[in-house]
Amino acid sequence: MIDTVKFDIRLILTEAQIELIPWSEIKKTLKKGWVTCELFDQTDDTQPRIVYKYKEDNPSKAWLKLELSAPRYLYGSNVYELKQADVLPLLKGLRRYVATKLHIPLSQVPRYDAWEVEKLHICKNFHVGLKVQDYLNLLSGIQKPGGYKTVPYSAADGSKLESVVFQRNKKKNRSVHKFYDKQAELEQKPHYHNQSQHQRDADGLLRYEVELTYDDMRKHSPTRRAIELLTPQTAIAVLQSGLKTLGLTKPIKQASVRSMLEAVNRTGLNVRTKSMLIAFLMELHINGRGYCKKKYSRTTFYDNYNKLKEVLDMDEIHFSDITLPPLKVHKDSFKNKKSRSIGVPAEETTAK
DNA sequence: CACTGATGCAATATGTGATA
DNA sequence: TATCACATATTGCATCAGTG
Repeated sequence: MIDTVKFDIRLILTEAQIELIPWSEIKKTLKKGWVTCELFDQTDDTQPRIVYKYKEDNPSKAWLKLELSAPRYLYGSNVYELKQADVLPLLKGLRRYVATKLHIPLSQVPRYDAWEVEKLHICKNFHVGLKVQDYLNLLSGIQKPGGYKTVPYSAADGSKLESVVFQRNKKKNRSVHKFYDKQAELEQKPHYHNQSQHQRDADGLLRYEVELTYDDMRKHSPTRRAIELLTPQTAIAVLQSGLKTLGLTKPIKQASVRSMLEAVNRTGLNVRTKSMLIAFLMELHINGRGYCKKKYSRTTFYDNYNKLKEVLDMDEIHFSDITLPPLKVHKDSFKNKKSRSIGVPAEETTAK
């Protein structure tokens, strides 16, 4: 559900308190007189990182940031997904964590209802078994609408795809949707405590991760409250709409050209219409979407494209040699306390 | 008759630049 | 940093004239 999260906490320390805290690192910006104090554990990146920033000549101008990977902190690895039932205890625990680490009374730390969220990564693990590569292959050929670039990353030896990233990197409006082979990612990080256990649990996991923009967050909570954003509702809405724009929520059942062709011919449309759709389908397959948009008039393109979507029952038209189940987020995901990580694909849940 | 292509309208998302 | 106004792009929908 949630991986990385960064909280903005309105906490002001006295100068005496600042003195007493064993900061890991203190940096000063010479120009404007800002002091940045950081507190983290270099040997253990499952621990949250605290950053306190204040103005040197006016220590009441200050803010505190708390950043962590929730599942790594709670479960030791983000192979496992944060569950709804763990959210409030986590927030309470973090409040105590801050008080303890900073050696201040708990009452001085604002309650978590007042915390704002500055950074939020929502994620979902799909258990797709041996088909991780097939999904990544399919994804690497998809264009996400809205000015996203598709960037595939291959393993060092060049053999297999490890991740596909859809990113929009314009100024303030940075937005990233990332898919990757969870197991391959873990292999690159050698120093985990329970490395082999996590590795086994990551087998066959396709991970989907969305980095929210400020605007995304504000859509779900105008003031970016932690308690409103760290919920399954928000997570599921974000994941579903992301998957939908990529066209992955419907079964990718007839993605092969042959089966698409058969599907068109099975319809009750007249021969001429079928021929038209098939011609369009072939050009889409061979020359791509951009080519078709240019070749046909605006109206004709969308008429044909939408007709095909309807006939094939797909969100977007994708081509793949093998049959892939849809990626869907069940509305009860993240609820169950016990089962840890794995979402079940291939089943219709919220259509209608 | 079935389709193409041109046009206009509207809703939506995104990009930009100025501003407090 | 956040916000507002304004421009621009995308998409869907309706209409209409033309074509083989």
